[in-house]
Amino acid sequence: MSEPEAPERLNFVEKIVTEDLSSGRTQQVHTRFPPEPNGYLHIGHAKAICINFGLATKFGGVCNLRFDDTNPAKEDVEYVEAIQADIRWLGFDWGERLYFASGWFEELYQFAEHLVQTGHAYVCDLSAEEVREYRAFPEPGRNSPGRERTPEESLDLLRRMKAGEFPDGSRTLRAKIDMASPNINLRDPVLYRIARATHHRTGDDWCIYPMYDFAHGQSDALEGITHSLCSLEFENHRPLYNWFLDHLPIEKRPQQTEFARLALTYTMVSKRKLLQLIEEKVVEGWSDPRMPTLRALRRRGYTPEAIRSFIDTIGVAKFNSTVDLVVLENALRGDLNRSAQRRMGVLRPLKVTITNWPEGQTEQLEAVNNPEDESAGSRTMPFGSELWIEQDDFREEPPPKFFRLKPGGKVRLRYAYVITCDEVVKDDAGNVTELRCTYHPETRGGQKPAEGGKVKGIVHWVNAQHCVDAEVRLYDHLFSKENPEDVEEGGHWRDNLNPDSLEVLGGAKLELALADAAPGEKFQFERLGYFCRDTESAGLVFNRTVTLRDSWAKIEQQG
RNA sequence: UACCCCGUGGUGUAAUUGGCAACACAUCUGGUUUUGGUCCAGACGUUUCAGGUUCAAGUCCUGGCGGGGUAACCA
Repeated sequence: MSEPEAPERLNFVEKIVTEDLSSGRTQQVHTRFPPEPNGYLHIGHAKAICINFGLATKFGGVCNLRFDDTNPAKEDVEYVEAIQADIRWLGFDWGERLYFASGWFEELYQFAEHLVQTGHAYVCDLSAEEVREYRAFPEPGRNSPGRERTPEESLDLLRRMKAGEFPDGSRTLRAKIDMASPNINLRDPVLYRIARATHHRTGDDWCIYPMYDFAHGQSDALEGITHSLCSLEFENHRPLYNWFLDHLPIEKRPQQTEFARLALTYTMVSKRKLLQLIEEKVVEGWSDPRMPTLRALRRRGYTPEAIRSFIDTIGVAKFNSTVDLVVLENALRGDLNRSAQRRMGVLRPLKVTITNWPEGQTEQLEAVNNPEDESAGSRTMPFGSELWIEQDDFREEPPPKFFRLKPGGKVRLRYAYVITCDEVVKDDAGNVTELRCTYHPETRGGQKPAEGGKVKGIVHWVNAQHCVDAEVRLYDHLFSKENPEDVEEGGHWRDNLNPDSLEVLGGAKLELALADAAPGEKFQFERLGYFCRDTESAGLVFNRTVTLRDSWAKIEQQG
């Protein structure tokens, strides 16, 4: 009776979870998204967010938001706030489960004492450089003199470190593991360093701070995380992650699994480099619509739905792949096509005069708001004798297959009449300044012209007497190379910047309905693309989110 | 250099765990259409290499080649 259902295609993380659930190893899935509050979230983080929250949802579990704030020198509350706003915008909710690694500082410190007391950690007096030398990688390393200290001596020193008796950088607490391990993370890793920095949450309560490795797995354990997902570069940390779990009195044992982070063509997410772009005024700031940050994508007009469906499409694996940016754009078009109302806007206006239109008359013509959504209804557009059409929609010398307007030719004005171009008016420089046309009254409502012949071209327009001026910002890739980091010898990634990533059009003519668009409101400008009203500008400014697919551009390019 | 991870169409992921290599995007062709949009139909094309085990290998074994990660008192 019912169709056999296609087997669900699980990614490798989902398979692990499925197994853990069916074996009883896991009762309820519990994940976490663990950003360091030292910058804004970008599209790469969106993958981690969707995977962690999505996995929990899919298997009936929960997901924590945990700030990995163990390095106060780099962190700030500003990012704590911004990150939460971005995650909410993406559509995820951590409920009451907001955590901070700094919230576990006391527990972590007790873990440290435990390690010292059980002979698994010691206070080391070596400088940072000396630690590196003693590790002697890849040769077997040498033991630090501190390694020989008794637990009592190390404990005393640790407590005095905590009490602030020693200067910054003078001592560290290290795990006693194996200085000859082929995995450098196991060569007596540093657990605590002395650093007098004011923490954005704990203030000056602490002058010693735990390292990532000593904080992360234990925070996972304390929060009851079952599946700790992170990116590939932490693979080598997993043995250490597990070593701590083995040597500490923890009840629930989390499991670390690594997956490949997202890489996108034409996109660079390096914080340091993006900051350079801002400082050099290549872009406006972290929310410049060309940036890969979530706030920039939001301002650009991206929807959370599109980003989520994109992440869903690209899958999860351990292979370091690069996803084509068009996949993201396509997800966006798919969402916006369903949800965005249609409007007409002329970006580069060319005047059209309808010479046989009754003087001073205006006619209201019905235009559908969204052909994909009947409930969106319709609106009317005023037609008259003075119109604007797109400069691109007229060619004095049309290339092959061009079926828009040409001298003596016909074109349909969308939702209005077919017109014939009778006369081309030019200025002294030879630029086309106006087209004088006649309209065909019988073609209203999609009828063919009385004189026969099919009119293939349809162009958008606005009434010059009833329109509003606006600024429209056309965005393109920030970089012209698929891989922005791909530079010739002696070159710089800056050379890969796309000089045309932003084009500002000051004199766009938009239909009146667009005059009171809300900031952030999204529309499809028919035949052009998706646009949204800018949220950070005073006047009437629209950002182009993404173009429509343009098969004509391809035809024309191929000549 | 040492250790770890990974190689499936142009791109990204699948393959009931050893049994006809599939899905999406891209590309090309055609159809529908008052958006050169959407939608629909079709075409294209693949297991990194060499051995081995097996009736049967993308899947298991050995070796090569290629790519990535790590080598912080950052995360």
